[in-house]
Amino acid sequence: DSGSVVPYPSLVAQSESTQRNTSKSGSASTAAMGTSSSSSSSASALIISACDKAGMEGIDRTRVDEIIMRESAGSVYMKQQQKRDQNVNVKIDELKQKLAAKDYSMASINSNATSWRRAGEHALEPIIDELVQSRPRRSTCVVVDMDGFYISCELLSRPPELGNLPCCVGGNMITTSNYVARRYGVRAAMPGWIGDKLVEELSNGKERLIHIPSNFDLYTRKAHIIRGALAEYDPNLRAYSLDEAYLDIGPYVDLRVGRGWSHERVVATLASTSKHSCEDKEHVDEEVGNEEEFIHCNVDISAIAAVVKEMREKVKVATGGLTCSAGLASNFMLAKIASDQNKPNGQKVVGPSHKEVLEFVHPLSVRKVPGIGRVMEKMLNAFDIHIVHDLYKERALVQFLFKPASARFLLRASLGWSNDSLDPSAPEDDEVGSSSSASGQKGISKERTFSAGKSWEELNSKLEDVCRSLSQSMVEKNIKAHTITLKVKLHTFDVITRAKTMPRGIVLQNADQMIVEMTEMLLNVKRQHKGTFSVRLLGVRCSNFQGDEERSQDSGQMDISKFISTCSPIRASHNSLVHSTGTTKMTSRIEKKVDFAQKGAQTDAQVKNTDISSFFSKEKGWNKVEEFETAQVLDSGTNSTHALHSVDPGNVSSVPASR
DNA sequence: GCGGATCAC
DNA sequence: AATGGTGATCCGC
Repeated sequence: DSGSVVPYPSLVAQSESTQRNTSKSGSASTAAMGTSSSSSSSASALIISACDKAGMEGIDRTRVDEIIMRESAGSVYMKQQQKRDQNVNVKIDELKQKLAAKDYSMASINSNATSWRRAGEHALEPIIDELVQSRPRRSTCVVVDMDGFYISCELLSRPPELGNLPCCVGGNMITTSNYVARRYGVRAAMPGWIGDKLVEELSNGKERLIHIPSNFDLYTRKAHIIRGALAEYDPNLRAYSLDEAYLDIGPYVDLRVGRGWSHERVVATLASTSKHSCEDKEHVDEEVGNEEEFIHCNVDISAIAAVVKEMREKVKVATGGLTCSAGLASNFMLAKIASDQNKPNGQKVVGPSHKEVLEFVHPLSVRKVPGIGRVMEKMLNAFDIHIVHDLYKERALVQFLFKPASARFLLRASLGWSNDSLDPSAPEDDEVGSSSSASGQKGISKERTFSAGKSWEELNSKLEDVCRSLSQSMVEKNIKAHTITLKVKLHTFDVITRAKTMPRGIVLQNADQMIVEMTEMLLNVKRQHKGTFSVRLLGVRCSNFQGDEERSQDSGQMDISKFISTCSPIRASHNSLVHSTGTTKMTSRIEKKVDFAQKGAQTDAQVKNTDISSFFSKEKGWNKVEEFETAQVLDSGTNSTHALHSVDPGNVSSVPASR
């Protein structure tokens, strides 16, 4: 009887952290055979675009939601969203049953139904200790995020009065809105006509949303200028997108504040140490002297914040008036969250101590964590986990419920220490052995949406266009691929993908070749599909690049430098492994870069590779916890770092694999 | 390796 | 009446 399972309310309009225990009016499943204990499906957070963006605090969300729902009601798109929402509800119910089974079985063994959580928390202790202990000790990670980038670019060259009116970039689909428009609930990814309705109704007909067509060349030009300004502070910065950059200003701060150098002198020095001109290493060594000395010098955090403020001002000047916001913290997850905190044109500092980190991150809604989207939020909410502190409190439950990767990620998030895939110090995978593929890019794709219901001939014509466009990009980037994927979106918004990996020795780049493959595949999809084959989008993606495997193949000989360039975990744990073995030029260069920049201690690789959740899984059984702990002790006896620091064997051995 | 899902900008 | 494009990762087969 799943009715005995706690009737978690569906999360409707869960605004922010403070709102707890949303006891929804009990409309929840009266019928409900076993499932759907968690569905009321009409207005789920999955469907409504939550007003959790910067500049949208304190707006009349009820009316905004009402208008959006009214405008979308009955549309095919909305039906699709509801279907997705239902699928998530099913997933939630499955998880609840899994939990109920666990509680039941543990109760029969143990008499105390919730004691397995305590044991789980106990098992997590060493892992958490390791995480907390390995965290970076300085707040020098900066995320810079431009304020309403596209629309700000557009408004720059227009009469200033326009800035006081609700504006957006994009016609049918809004890509950015200014802060005036955001107060009406108009936001990115919203269809244009809904934006129009929102402004019209909520301003009582006094205002109209102004649409400005997008001009990507303009944004790209501005983005280059911005990067140029920021690069003075960290030549190795990562431009995550046109309007976002991740940088570590540790080295800059050390020289500028710690040593009192002039800005110009620091810039020149940093530029010569950047990865693009590492040949001057010795010269720089001379100038900088012993790194150890200054790298540990304590620079006051307010001085670091002042540097960030100065940096933002330089961006504003360089771009002719574009403002940005920044977050300053000890890792990039926190910095990213912080960058949103005082938007627009503001910044937020999070101190490096564990206490400060937790005080910052624990009160936040889990949705603030980059990587937790609508679906994950809904699932967590279903278990009464709303803010990051709940995530920590329920860490044992979380480990039990979710798959290894998710569980690890969530645990780290609950500790305010996660930076997966955002870290500029992460290996870039470029230059080293790749003759062809540009950066660490894994795939390249083109897709186009059009009005559904095209004839078969028209469809094939569209497909050819997409293939040719993709081919052209691949030629420009000198990319050749082994795998090609067709994507078809039906008028129902259902998506179908079909992939094919070419026989050995055959690579894809040529348009005609791609057209041959894709047209055949499209025909197969059409034949397989029951019902009307009405298509609204066609896409083609190429992946599995040639060149990626060559780099890996010859690393079988264990050349440490190759090793580092292809395998992130080793480089991440450089202080244990590389120091003892590596002496090649390449190694010392990377060491130099990582150490010099002090990219936040050991990074996450070690913990990333421990499978915590397997010890919570049904298969292994809870009794294994004890074994787990003994294993840890044994491990730390032979090699103190093994349990948490070991490189995932899969990561190494899989290198020369298949192709 | 394949296909579906999720997430971010 | 009407809801994008690009790239990545994870999971279960």
